[in-house]
Order: sequence, then structure tokens, then C-alpha cells
Amino acid sequence: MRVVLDGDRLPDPVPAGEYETCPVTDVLRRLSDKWTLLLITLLGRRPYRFNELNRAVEGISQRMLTRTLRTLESDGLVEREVFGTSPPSVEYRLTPLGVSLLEPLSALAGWAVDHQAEVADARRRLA
Amino acid sequence: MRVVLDGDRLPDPVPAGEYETCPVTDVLRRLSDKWTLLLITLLGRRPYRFNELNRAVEGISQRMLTRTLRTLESDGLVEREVFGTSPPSVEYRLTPLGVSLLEPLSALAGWAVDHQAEVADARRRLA
DNA sequence: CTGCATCCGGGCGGATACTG
DNA sequence: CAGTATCCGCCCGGATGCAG
Repeated sequence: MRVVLDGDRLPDPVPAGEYETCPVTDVLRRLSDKWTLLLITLLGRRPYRFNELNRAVEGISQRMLTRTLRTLESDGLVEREVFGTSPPSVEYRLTPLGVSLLEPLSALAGWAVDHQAEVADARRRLA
Repeated sequence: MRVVLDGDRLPDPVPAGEYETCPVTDVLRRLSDKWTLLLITLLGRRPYRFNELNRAVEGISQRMLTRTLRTLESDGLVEREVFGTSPPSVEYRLTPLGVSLLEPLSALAGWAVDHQAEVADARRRLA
């Protein structure tokens, strides 16, 4: 899906088939897996070490913490710094690109908060 | 995850366990399934009939078109109008709530478009 | 402390066939 | 035209065990 933004105009979808390469769908799918948003939000506050994240995000498995961080890293949103201390320690922080994502993400978060009651009502009505 | 927004401050995550009820994660997970964004974008332009969508969104299965529309409907983002003509015809359109989502969604879409090259570069580098 | 390897259940989403 | 029903493969994500 190709996207054209001019002024307040909305993204302009193409019949698709190209939709796989749509950067908007792409970023949405990445952000939406179970722990990504939470990790981005945490790392938006300050850098964290691995086990610090593991404790801060109650309920996450080590496997998914590693996987999610690796994905964020390979997308250029998070960077990893290894300290060769003993015991070793690794620090994760948002890259400038990651920081730049916080603003539009906050806009969407704001919508979710402002309208959660309406969504909840709609669900109850059509349950 | 509870969320607190004051001014430019970012969503404020709580250790989680509550994260399941976080409205932000909730909306992100809904928006991010395969066809939702594309359908919202299309319906943001004008109302569509069922088969019109089926043809416009090349590659979608009838099953997923129905499922996605039903979910959007039960979330209060889309409304369904049935015309008892023969053959019958059904029209789908965004609700006011759905329309209100377009703006923050466009913000995120804009980010995705503006930074897609950086993300692509990062992926190539760490492939 | 910071991971990787393996196994496994559940849900997303495609294909196909059938209906009012 | 606008769906429903069924089957099925795949990948997300949890649990557990092992390693540098």
C-alpha cells in the first residue's frame, strides 16, 4: 500500500498486493506485538539494563524480552551497550529515531485514553 | 498498564499485570491485525459496500473481510447499514468515533513514511 | 547477569464449499 | 450480493533448561 500525505489528507491506499511493503502497516505490526509498546515507553524515560527491564515488566518471559529488544534494535529504535564488567551488564536505550517515535505514539495513546469509554460502551452494546 | 498523560509527558507504564487492560496496547493490537488499517483508511474516504471492499482490497479473503468489519463494528469505529433491496446490499462507513481516530493515526502514518528509509537502513545494517 | 535452544499450545489468517 | 462453516498451516508467545 502506497501512502500519500498532503496537508490533512489521509493516507491513500492502493488496491494492495503492495500492502506488504506499506511502511505504515509495517510499523503498526511491529509496535503491536505484546511487549513492544511497554518497552518503548519504559526506555523513553531512561536507559535500562536487561534484568532491570525483566523486573520492571512484570510477567514478560526472558525469551520475549530478548526477542523484542532484538527486533527494536534491528529496526534502529533501540541501541544496546555492553559493559565488559564482571558480572557483565548490558544497557538498552532509545536511539534518536526511537525518541522521534514517541510523539506520534503519544498522540495515538492520547486518543486511546480519551475514547476508551466509548469503545468499551460500543463493545458492551454489541457483545 | 495504566497511562498518565500530562502535557508532553509520555505514557506512564506500571509494572504490568495490569497491562492487559491498557487501552493503548488494546487499540494498538486491534489496529495492527492484517487488514484493519487498510479498511479504516478506505472507509475514511467514503462509505463502501461489502463487495466493493472485497474488490478494492486485493488479496483479502471474504472470511477476514467479514471478521475485521465485525470487530471494527463492535468497537464502535464502523457502522453497518443494510438495504433490503434485491439483491441485498450492505454499506459500511466510519462512525464519528472512527473518524476521530484518523488524526492520530495519520500522525503515526506520517512518522512511518518520514522514517521508513532509516528503518530500512537499520535493518540492512543488522540483518 | 545476559542470554540462547527447545518444546508446545493458541490464535491469526488463507482456501474452499455452501446459503439466503 | 453478502455472508457462514470448516479445515489447516504458521507464527506469537510462554515454560523450561542450559551456557558464557
